[in-house]
Amino acid sequence: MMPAKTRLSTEERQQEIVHAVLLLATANSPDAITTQAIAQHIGLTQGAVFRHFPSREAIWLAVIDWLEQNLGDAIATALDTACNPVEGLQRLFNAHVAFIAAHPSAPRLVFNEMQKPADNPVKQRVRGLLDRYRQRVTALLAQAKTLALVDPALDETAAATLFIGTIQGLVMQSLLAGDPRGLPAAAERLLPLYLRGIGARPS
Amino acid sequence: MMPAKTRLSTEERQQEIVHAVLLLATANSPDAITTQAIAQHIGLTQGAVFRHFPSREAIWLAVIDWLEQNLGDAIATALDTACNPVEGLQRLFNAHVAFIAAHPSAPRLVFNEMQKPADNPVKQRVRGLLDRYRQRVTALLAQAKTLALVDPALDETAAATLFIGTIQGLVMQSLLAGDPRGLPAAAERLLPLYLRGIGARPS
DNA sequence: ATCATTAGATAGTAATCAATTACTATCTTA
DNA sequence: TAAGATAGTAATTGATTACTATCTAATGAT
Repeated sequence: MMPAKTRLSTEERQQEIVHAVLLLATANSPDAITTQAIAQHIGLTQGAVFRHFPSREAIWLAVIDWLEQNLGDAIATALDTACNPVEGLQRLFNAHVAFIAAHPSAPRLVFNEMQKPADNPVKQRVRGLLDRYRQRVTALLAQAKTLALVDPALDETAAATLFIGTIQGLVMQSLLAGDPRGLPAAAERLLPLYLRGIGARPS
Repeated sequence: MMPAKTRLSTEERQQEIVHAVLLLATANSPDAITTQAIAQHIGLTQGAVFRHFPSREAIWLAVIDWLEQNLGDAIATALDTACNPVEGLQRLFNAHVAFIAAHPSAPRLVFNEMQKPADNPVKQRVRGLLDRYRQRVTALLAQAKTLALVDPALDETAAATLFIGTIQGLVMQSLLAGDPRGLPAAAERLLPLYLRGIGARPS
């Protein structure tokens, strides 16, 4: 797994550092992840980390970038294969849950940044990510409404909040269980409840 | 507000400390709340805090105790006035949201503790709190099912998860807005979606 | 009034953190 | 092959953390 003892380029080390954070965040609170722990995990000295990132904060911005990129990709491919908005919502839901199951630290990193004083650059980035996500869901719901696939009187803003909350409820349950492996199974049981909640026509 | 420069009893100082944590947690990540900040907030020196609590962890256990006590009271009075399980769920929902609006740091403290290595005593306490809450909701849903007030084929475990997730979605929205004041209004829009999701008979 | 109790102040400790320094080893390329 | 660029080390910095030892003085019971 870790044969490389040679010098690596800054780009490669940056990747390693980001992945180390994602991994370490599965066992530690994000704020408790030290540059020392990161360095140790990839086999460097603590000071060497700062050869590749100017500050600890820059590392976290890179981690959020990674999240936005990879979750965004997963979402995009999920939506591409859908032939109607409601099916898109279902695929989005499953893609999101699968992403969290594959990267359990992702929601932890997001939520952890959300509950901080406003002028944090990392938090601003996370807020933007969530905002775009919510708008995407809201747009899907609006489309579904115009196509009469859901309750014509649907409050799509509230429905988007519920969509995110449904996923968060799943995350909380996996935190309670201390194990994210049951997540996809639990998701299958939650989705029909959500769909009925928005008045989706049973297919 | 409190010009008292006199000495206070340990019991009073413990109360002050717990309330200081609850207040400070509205602006800071819980782990970032130092004993120095607590002391400063109640007008003591940092060392004096340890006259009233043996350790920082003991402070947090006291905070969780406060949460369990006060949220439990709010829940109990909400359920007492309900005349059927579904109405109980609605009152529970509103009581919970009102509690969070009044104490915005509460969900933050809970969620923050949930994402830590397992052998943390504070986390164990929080886990117990959430477990009892979930069971309470599940029991309400089961009652509603036997009374035919909801979908007779309802998956009440999943419905309990969705119940918690719905509230969490609201919390997340208030974090996005950076302001918990819109919470009760948003809650009113979410509850009907949830009730339809569990197949509650419209009253 | 007296005096034991104890809340609080003062002034520390050791540990840990992100970040920086001076320097070395390795790679690239002209 | 020499020279510049860059990845890495070792050691250290100053700030901050939870926690503690020692002293002072307010409180309350007698």
